[in-house]
Amino acid sequence: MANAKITEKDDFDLRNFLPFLLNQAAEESSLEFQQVYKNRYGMLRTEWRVLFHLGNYGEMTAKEIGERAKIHKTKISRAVHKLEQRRYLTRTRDDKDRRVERLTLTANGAAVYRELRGIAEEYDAKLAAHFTRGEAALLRMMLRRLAGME
Amino acid sequence: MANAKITEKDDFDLRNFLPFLLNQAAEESSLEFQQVYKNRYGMLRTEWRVLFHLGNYGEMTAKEIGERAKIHKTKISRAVHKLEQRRYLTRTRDDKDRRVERLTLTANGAAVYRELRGIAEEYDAKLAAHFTRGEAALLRMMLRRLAGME
DNA sequence: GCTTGTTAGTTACAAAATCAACTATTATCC
DNA sequence: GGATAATAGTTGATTTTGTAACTAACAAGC
Repeated sequence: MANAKITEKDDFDLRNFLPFLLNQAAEESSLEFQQVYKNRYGMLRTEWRVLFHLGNYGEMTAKEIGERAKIHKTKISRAVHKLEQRRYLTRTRDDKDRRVERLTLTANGAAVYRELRGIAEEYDAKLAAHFTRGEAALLRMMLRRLAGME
Repeated sequence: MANAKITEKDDFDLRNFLPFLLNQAAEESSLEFQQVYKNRYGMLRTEWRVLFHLGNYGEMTAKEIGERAKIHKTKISRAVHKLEQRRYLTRTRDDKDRRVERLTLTANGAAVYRELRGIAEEYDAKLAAHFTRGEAALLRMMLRRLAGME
């Protein structure tokens, strides 16, 4: 492996750079789960995220989901449209404020959510098994802090 | 905030799901740095990654970069093309195996690398400052393990 | 109450990522 | 040594994302 250093003192190591590490870990740890919602349900990442938000937190608006998960409103819009087509969710106009749409899972959508949630739980346990209980708890805490989810 | 639970026993919380947390943290912690290489140098994510690999590890082939950073070869190919156009790197055919191209940064590319590396170091320090030294070291270790970079 | 500004969500167009098929070169195996 | 398979990298077609402009509904100021 080539190893010519660009400058004399170069103690920087990409393999320690947090944004890079976080990306690699996120990528790697999403892959296996992605297979499931992609291959088994033909869903895109944003779609399962919307589904999980509705399943996990109950009725929400597109805007609320976007704020929590930091997803742009156009992505949400498209994901909601697709989930609606597949009869995973329904929209109802808010009568107080007719700009707003309240989103809720259908029985069908809720069933898919429950199935995926089960797989997610197993998968999360498998990832956490790389560490001690304490380490895993600390990891989650640190990630929440980095994500600004405190 | 709506909070109707879908099932009776629903102890799953999206905010603790590692793939989700990792993604959120990765996204959030890339944003600020992304502004720099994007706005100041007009580079895409894959482009700075290729640049950083060459700067950090010296001469490499497209394939090697792809393996290390888990980037698909078509993305690398296009990133290399663009970095070549901007005279940040040069390619030379390997005479032992004429399928292979050895990539190296130009003086110009190395200068840009050094500038970005400095910013990356500062930024990494800022992120790590959320934690104690020990915690930060543990975090990096855990991320490397999750990323399969052990 | 009417102009001006905001907000929720959609749509159109441009940019980028993905996937499959392709060229060129080297390795394998009979 | 010649057919077959594998590898490095590229290209084109399709899908997905990002950006900006848009509609529709509400809010505030006067």
